[in-house]
Amino acid sequence: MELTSQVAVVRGEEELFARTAHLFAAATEVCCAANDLNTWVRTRAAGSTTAPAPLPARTSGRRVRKIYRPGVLLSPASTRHLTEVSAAGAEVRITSGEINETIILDRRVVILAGDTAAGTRSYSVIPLPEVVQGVLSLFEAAWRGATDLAVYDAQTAELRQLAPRVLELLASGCKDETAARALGLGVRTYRRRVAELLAALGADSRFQAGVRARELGLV
Amino acid sequence: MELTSQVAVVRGEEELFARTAHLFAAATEVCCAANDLNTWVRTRAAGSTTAPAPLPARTSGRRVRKIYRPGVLLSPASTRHLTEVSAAGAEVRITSGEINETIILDRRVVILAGDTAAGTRSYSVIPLPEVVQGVLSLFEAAWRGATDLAVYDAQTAELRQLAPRVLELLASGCKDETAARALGLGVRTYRRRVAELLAALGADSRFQAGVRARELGLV
DNA sequence: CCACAACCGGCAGGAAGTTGCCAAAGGGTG
DNA sequence: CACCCTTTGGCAACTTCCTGCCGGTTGTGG
Repeated sequence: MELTSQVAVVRGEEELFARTAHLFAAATEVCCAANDLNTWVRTRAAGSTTAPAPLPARTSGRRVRKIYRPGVLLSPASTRHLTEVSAAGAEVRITSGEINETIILDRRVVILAGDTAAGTRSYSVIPLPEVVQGVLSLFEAAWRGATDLAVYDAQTAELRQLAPRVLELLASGCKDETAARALGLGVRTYRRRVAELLAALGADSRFQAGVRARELGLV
Repeated sequence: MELTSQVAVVRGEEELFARTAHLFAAATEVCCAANDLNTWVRTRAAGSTTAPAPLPARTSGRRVRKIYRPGVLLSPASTRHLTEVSAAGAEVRITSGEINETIILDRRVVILAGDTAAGTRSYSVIPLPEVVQGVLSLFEAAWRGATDLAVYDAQTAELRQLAPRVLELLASGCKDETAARALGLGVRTYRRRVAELLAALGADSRFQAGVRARELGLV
């Protein structure tokens, strides 16, 4: 794919990476927005399964900004991963607002994550300056309104500790009163924890929360 | 693994299949119970990606009985697959009761599906006659109380048609009244459909239904 | 020792969801 | 055309959940 005004639509992260690896390799400024760690797996894993590849550390003169939803902090594993990514030099923030999952390379190319069909996700690679500018504005706005990873993490630590048991009880289908007793909490407190989980998952209903929790691998 | 009184615990369907392929190849009677089509993928796919391998068709003197939960019939793809499996000679029934996911080979070996940890599921391979007998009794009881695939499918056809839209609306987090209007239904009728979906998914709460729907790939 | 902050849990009002009941409508059959 | 069956949808009673309020408890700092 040559870098022209054409828009390319590819299916699957393998193909996406095949087409854009050179852009990642050359990029000096990367912005990334994702709902969870499953998005952009290949682009993140390329080059190394443990380092935040393909993006080298900050000392190579590259600026990397990543923004996520609070749900990623409900899992100890993904929290640990993000902490490592941050320690490696990337700037990571958490936003409670909506995110359009996207990557912006050098303020010149935008990659938008689309729908999943038949288990394969589609991506649009767009070098159009107008589109890039618009998406970049949205990213910058989200970035400004987001909270640094470490700060948000401190606030979520206790919820994260309790989250597995609450989610397990929710997934068991039992009523709040039963679940509260199982945890040794009052119903009001249990419902407070549930409300916090729903907020972290960005869910407006319990059904939606169940879907999100499963997607994030929390249940 | 030799066929002795020892119990083997393996992790991952690849390893399970590696250890039991010879048993499957030689088996003349197979009983299989699963919550969805993701369980026993490898054992089902071995030999062919399209035929109900590794189990040859009925004409080879082998009897195959499979029992599933109603949730599998909410997806056109898995319904089509099960119809093909049934047409190929396997007996398929649907039960609204609980299932312990298991395979029984020649009434001599039981394979129990265990928990999933770190994305990998554990399986127990048990040749103990007492255990086999007990699990077989449970299977036979579930089999007797189950409904033939074709009969259950006929009852589920309309719900399956509507299911994607209802599940999409549930996953969007909107209220029942909003969702009902979006579908051109009365709230009572929409709630009737939702109740039927929860029953098909075997869920006692909407959160549980959300998790199950995501697991089944319905949202 | 006291003031203050944070959290818990009981209570309660309101919202949302669950399910039964029943009248109305539509379709099929004789 | 009459009858029967099925489904819909409105209504309502009830359950479950959501969230605010408030008193009590605990911990901390001055």
